[in-house]
Amino acid sequence: MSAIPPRQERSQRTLDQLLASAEAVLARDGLEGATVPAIAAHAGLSVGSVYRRFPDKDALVREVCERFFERGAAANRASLEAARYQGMPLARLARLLISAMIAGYRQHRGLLRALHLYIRTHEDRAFRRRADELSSDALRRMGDLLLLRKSEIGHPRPERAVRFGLLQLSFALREMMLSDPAGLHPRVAQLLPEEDLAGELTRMYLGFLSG
Amino acid sequence: MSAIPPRQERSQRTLDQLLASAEAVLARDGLEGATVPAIAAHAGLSVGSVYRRFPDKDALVREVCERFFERGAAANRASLEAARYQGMPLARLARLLISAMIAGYRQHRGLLRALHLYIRTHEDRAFRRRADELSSDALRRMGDLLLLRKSEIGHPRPERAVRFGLLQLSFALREMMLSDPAGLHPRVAQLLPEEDLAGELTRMYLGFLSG
DNA sequence: TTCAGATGCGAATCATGGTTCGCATTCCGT
DNA sequence: ACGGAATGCGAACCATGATTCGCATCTGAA
Repeated sequence: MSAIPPRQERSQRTLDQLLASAEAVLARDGLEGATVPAIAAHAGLSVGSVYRRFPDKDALVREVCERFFERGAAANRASLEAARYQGMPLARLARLLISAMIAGYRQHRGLLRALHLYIRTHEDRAFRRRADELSSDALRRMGDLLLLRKSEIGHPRPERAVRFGLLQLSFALREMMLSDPAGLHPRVAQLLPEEDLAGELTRMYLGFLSG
Repeated sequence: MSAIPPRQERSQRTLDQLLASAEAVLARDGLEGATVPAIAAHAGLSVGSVYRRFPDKDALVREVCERFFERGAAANRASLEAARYQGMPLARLARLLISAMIAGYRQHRGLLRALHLYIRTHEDRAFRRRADELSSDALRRMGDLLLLRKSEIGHPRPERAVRFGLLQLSFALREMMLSDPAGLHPRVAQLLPEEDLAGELTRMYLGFLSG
């Protein structure tokens, strides 16, 4: 928590509003549109008030990252513990997980796009590392789940295959879903309809796992 | 060609020097390090001389893109026409092409990183489209080559599989090779040694093609 | 050789957006 | 209801980096 802790109740509201606005503006206008005045205005505040709470803009955006990925990780944890995933065959499980990944990207396109760009171009190595850590928690859990079906995996190195496959899948998906500000990358769109995406990616992933 | 055409011979040299320096500085210091003064200094020129040749910085960087991708496309064309690719079985061909892709990324890491960032964050849609066009020429040719072995492809829609597979491969590779300023993405590096990369990706691609 | 146009120079200017700071207002314990 | 701390305000300030422009020098055709 890099924000200066509020002492009065009203300022807690201010803080929440600020973070919510930062998120909203980042999602709506992208990284370059999210200036401090824009965020302050969206929150109904003045620039000065932003700096009353945060030492600088970087601290604010970091906090947005932190919260966003924390929320995502929590949602992911909760979802993966749902009973429906237990005892499901590998193929069905993989399909579900991949669909969920796509749905997540679609749901948070704007913000993900802005934050990924922010992280990637941030000069502080430690921050980049940490952000990567946070966002990869979900992949780790998915991998754990898939590895419970190790017997169905033909690849000579099942653990490596499961994790590397998920990683490369998520990388490709990131480019497909986030690189174009308008939506699905046009070159993907012209190759297949968006609803076929999960199917093809699952096919690829399973093909890889089966050896 | 967006540069103001030179009338005297010496200024052709200046132009070449400028483009070479822009490329060098972009590759060495990244997009944010490639300021106009930095580029001018590297070329042994003053800022004013840059603006004598280019209306603005954007025109200069676009020209660098144009040349770089044109060069890449030419190299790719030449390489794919080499006799060694003719009549090779699908698996071997795929492996060679993927290794070549990786080699290309490795060889031009710095510049590719800077240019991709520039393109992705450029507000001009048409320019993004064009850059994508240029850089995808190589993939199209690889796809054509692979499709000569259509009989070896089990996937129910061979053409779609070949092209979509290459596309998603190149997207993933872009993230793996370019997202970290230091080198191979750390999460990939901790999963497998770099020399195994081509093998695993080939395995995945072939698994996908075979259905 | 001459000179008009081309080239090169770099200090000054401009634009953008982050950050500061003195003042006004609000809160809350006494 | 008082008074000091906390909060909020926003015009002014500052840093960065792109761009301009008047001047000096060079080139090459006549």
